[in-house]
Amino acid sequence: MARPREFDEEAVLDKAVQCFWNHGYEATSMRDLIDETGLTGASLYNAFGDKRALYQRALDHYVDRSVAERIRHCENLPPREAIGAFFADILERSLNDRQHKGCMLVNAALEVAPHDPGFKKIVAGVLSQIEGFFLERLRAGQANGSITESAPPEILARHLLGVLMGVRVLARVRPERKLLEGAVAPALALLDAALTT
Amino acid sequence: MARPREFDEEAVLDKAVQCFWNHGYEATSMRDLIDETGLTGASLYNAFGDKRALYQRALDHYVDRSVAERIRHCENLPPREAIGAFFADILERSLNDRQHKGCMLVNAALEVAPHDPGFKKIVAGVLSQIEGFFLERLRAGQANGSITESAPPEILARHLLGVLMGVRVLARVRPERKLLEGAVAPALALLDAALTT
DNA sequence: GCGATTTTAGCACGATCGTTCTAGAATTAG
DNA sequence: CTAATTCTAGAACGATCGTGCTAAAATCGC
Repeated sequence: MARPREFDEEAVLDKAVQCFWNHGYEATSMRDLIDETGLTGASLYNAFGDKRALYQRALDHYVDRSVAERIRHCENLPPREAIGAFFADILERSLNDRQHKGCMLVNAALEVAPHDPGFKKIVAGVLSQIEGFFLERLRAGQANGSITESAPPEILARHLLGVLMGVRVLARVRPERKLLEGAVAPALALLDAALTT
Repeated sequence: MARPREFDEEAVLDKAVQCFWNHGYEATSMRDLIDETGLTGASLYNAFGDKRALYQRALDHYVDRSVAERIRHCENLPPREAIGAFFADILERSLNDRQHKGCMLVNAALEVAPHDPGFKKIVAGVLSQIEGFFLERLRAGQANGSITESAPPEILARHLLGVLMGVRVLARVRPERKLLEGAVAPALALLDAALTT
């Protein structure tokens, strides 16, 4: 056998996420990644392959740490609260994001997905996952009467996904609480509408 | 005096828009622009300055041709129809966008605006313009009874802006009619809600 | 015609890109 | 011990980047 790895793969991925999240894919150079992670180019290439492969690992890492984690946290809440908490978390994170990095997944959706079928599939899959979370909670909420049945859950789920993407874009250019809350509020109010019918 | 320009500035900007819109700012090289526009590097630099300045001119050109033009077309329609037509146009364009280029303004919002205060100001300004269009038509619609007064027009305008951004993101990754229509429909339905009160 | 300026085509600069390689030191299993 | 593998630091590859330059041909007002 041989000398074992001296670095922590998770820690390296954290650093890589930081780079790619901050500056995007194209604007992050391998030298940036080498400097930030602290290990050498040879080690990076040996452990992760080329830049594209490293980005993919970093994106996976981010999705698992941020998106999937948020879903895991919210999907055990009561239906209406789950959706409310989801957006409340997004809003607070967006407003506390001093560098306005936004969401790495949304950034990937616009920078790398359009020109790379592989990434497009990955991003589309995660979006479907989020849509699936909304759909499941909406159905449960309509079943127990906490969410309006004035619209099919499939439509509402698509709407919520759209609003979510919109907030992520607005937050990067005009990170104003009024604007983001205003964008979300009608979507949430809609869930409570006409519950008396 | 001297020899006059042989190229049409508008036509060159059209080509530049095409390049930047297709591949983004970073991934478009000056050589791409030289090949696409057909004129030489010296002429390009002489007429437009450096790459960043050319991108700014191209973005201005795009906004005037696409965003502002759509607003000009819709702001003379009756309030409710104006907003409906605005989103109908966005939807059709997004679904007919075979290369999934999306909206150059939204692309700029995520690629160049975050790292360039100048561009951030420009993009934020255009977003405010769109928000202003929504707001004006919403107020007119609430005044003549064609749009619900169940929510303040400022909130509804922010919501519509958010949904618009969301559709533009979704369209680049999952350009499915059902998804985009589902994202928009509840927002439009909300405008007609509770008109009987 | 003269002088000014823009045109053309393309070479060349220095910098940076992603990637590979060299060469030796370090650490492990057998 | 030996053999195998990964580590380190950094040089070096060819390609491409944005930008500036040269030098000649073209077109205008005077």
